[in-house]
Amino acid sequence: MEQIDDIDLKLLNILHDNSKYTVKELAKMVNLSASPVFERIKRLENNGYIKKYIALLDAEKLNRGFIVFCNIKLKQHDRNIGNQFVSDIMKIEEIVECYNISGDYDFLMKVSAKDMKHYQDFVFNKLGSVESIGSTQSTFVMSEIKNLYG
Amino acid sequence: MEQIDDIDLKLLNILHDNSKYTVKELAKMVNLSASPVFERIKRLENNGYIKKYIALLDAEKLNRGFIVFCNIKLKQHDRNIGNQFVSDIMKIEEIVECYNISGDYDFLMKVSAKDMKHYQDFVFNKLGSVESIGSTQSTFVMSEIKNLYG
DNA sequence: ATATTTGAGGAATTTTATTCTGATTTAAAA
DNA sequence: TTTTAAATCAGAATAAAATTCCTCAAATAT
Repeated sequence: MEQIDDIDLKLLNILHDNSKYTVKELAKMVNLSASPVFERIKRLENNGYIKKYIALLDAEKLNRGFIVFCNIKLKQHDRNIGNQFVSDIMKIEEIVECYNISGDYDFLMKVSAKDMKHYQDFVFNKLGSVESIGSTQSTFVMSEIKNLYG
Repeated sequence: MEQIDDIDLKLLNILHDNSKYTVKELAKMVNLSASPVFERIKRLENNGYIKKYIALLDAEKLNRGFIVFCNIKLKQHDRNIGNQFVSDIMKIEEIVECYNISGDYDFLMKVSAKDMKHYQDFVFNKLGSVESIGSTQSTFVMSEIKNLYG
């Protein structure tokens, strides 16, 4: 595995916050010319340090500003139930993140809905039809304080 | 507030997953020529539907693959304590997300560390010096199942 | 001390973004 | 239904950026 230096790290941090800088602009920020910066970025992409480039959208404008963290317990803890659960939640668009966790619950999901009404509908109709789920517990987000990806 | 149509929505969904497509490629995907697609994207940016463009990095490679959800209770619930807490957590790099939530705890934070040792150091030395915190409860991520941003 | 490798700078080239023009469609008004 | 105005489109032209290529200097190994 190749090593990265301080300049690579600086480029990664800049691009993580804003990937629209031109190579020329980045070059100025790290005190190099365009071509080495271009090559460094390509190397970071090819070596997997940069996974992808995405656009961040305004959840509120797209009617997805109501955020809920939903804890899940499975009915049983065998492999089939677990695989079925994973397969089911992958298809549900309101679930934007899902983690297998330690503690009282098995999974923690971040759910993105338009409002409480939409969330209620999501719990009844979408989660309600996932057979593997034993119980759920919802924690509502009142405000977002910090988000390095938002 | 301007309305967006199905083509705008399709562009947003594509760019949310991969912002590196060229305008020409996007044009082919939505059956338009380059110029209207270019104009649509500029309009979506200017109207705030697209907030920013970022690079997603590999947490594991950057020694940040150990994820913990950390629940926080404040000592007291007055405005000064709350503001102090927000101001403090903003400066701590391991905290990548933080939400004010309903329920037993006041805040839910997503923490990104190298490993358990690093997390322990984070809890003792960084959270430990945040005066406003009353108690914490850690939930460890064993595996990431789904992440539309990752 | 010399050869080899690595990484830099700058020019040249290719590709892409961006602008502009005119045609067509759509929506509203008469 | 016809007319008018406003959007929206396609395609060409231009500007800017990405990408490649070559040469050179510095660091490292022989």
